[in-house]
Amino acid sequence: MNKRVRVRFAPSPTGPLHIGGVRTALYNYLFAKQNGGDMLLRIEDTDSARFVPGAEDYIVEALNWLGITIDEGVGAKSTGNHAPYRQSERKSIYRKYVDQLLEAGLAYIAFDTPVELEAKRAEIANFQYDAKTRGLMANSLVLPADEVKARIERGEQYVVRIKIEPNEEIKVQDLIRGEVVINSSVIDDKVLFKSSDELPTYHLANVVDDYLMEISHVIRGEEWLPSAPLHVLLYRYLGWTDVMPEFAHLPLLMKPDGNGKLSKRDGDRLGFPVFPLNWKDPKTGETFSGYREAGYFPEAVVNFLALLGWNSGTDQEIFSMQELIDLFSLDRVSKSGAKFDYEKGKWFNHKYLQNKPLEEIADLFQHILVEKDIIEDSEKVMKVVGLVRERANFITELWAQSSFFFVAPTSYDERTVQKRWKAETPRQINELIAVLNEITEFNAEKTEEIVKEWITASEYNMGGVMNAFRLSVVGESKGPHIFDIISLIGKEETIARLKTAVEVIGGN
RNA sequence: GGUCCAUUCGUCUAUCGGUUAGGACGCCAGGUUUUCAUCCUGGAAAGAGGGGUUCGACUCCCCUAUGGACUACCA
Repeated sequence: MNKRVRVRFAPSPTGPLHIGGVRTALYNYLFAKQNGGDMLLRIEDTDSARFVPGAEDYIVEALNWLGITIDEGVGAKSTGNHAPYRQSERKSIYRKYVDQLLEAGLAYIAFDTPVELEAKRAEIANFQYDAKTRGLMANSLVLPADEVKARIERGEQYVVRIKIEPNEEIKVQDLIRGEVVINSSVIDDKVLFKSSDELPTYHLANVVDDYLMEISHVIRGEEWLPSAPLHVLLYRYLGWTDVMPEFAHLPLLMKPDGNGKLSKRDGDRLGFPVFPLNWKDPKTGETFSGYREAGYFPEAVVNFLALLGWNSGTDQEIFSMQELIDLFSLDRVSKSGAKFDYEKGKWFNHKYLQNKPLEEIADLFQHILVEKDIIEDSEKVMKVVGLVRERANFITELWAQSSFFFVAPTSYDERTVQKRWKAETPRQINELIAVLNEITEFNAEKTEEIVKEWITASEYNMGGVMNAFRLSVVGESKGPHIFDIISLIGKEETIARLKTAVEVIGGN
């Protein structure tokens, strides 16, 4: 009786994949992998008017980057035996089911134009195309059969609407919310098919494809909950109730400020990405930032997103994809919408930055250095990264934390100069130069020992000398242990920087 | 307006009738670091309101309030 678990992520290519959509894809993936099932990617492009070039590639690339692998469908390695997986390419499939519904009297043809419908809505408050109003409209239920035929032959555009019987309590079993009951009277006679482009609408295409593709679980956003009863009805009308998939409606991702669901423009408005990858709108030229380009690790994004609406029931916060697959369960998905907490997202990335192997971080950082025309051997880069990574959240912040390892300061932070550069400082720095010059074994331990001995012996103020030393080498009051820095940049460079500081800042 | 869904610290959440209501992010304080961060320790911080049910409710039920989704020839 247990059928194979098959889930699908079914976005429409109307733009870049939103972070909420990414989470839906992730949950589908986790559920599929946990149950040894299949993850399909189907493109729902039944609205020819809203197609955006590049959106499909974007979706595939984003899922790829995140490590959400597709077993079947668009973007999968092998084609799969339910092809095609783009609804626009499945055009010929749907007509048959439309006719089946029409013949059974469960759907009907309607000629009302958008203009006429709009007029009706203006005329009747809360107008809904349903059992109460369809007798007033231009459809095959009221028009004589020969006129319907004539109109179609004349080439008049029409749509096919589902015929919903009023006053029935329709039950939807939801894996997250339990039983949801909706009275059929509040559902309107939804359009299932339009003659203008010979394409079904979402509702029909979705049900037909899920049936044909043997989908076992429909895991989608909560925005679909109100139309779930319609889908249940469609399964019944088509005679597929016994193989109807189970439903799970996920809570939505909300704006961090104010109210409403997270949307396209919130990200750049509030200073964080809401898309996985950068996106440039081909029509408007508008650009939106993505997590990848913002310097995030895909693992951190996955971890962060997984916990926005789901938890393991333990105190664990850091999960690998494999752990998520093992632990995920739909009944631990929360029911209410989650506000998007960008600060926590940064923290996740910080964690991954600390825990990843040094070689990997150094390798990534090398790319940034190369862009700045800095060529360094990987051994030094690795040492630098080891010293500064803990103060960064992103690879991209590593440069700001470590530039002084590669280039001498070109200016000195004014406030630090005021605070740390005293009248006696130039003399002390000159002495320091001489002390350092004598050291043959120029490593962190040795230099620290000798320098501190000299400061103590000279009865200088330890803090005074040390801070001026740092200012001269780094340019400001920041960075790792000063002796670690000088051992890496070397004796000559250290002395050169000290000399420059004395010259430039001078007597202040 | 109608329908549906939801409601624990500022945020993400644990708790599946009996807990000093726990953890994490963020925030604040102290400590470490003769810098800045990191890090460590500590702290402040929550059951929307009202009725029930029960020996006992954050937990179950009802009402109210609030938030959200949907209400297209879009998905």
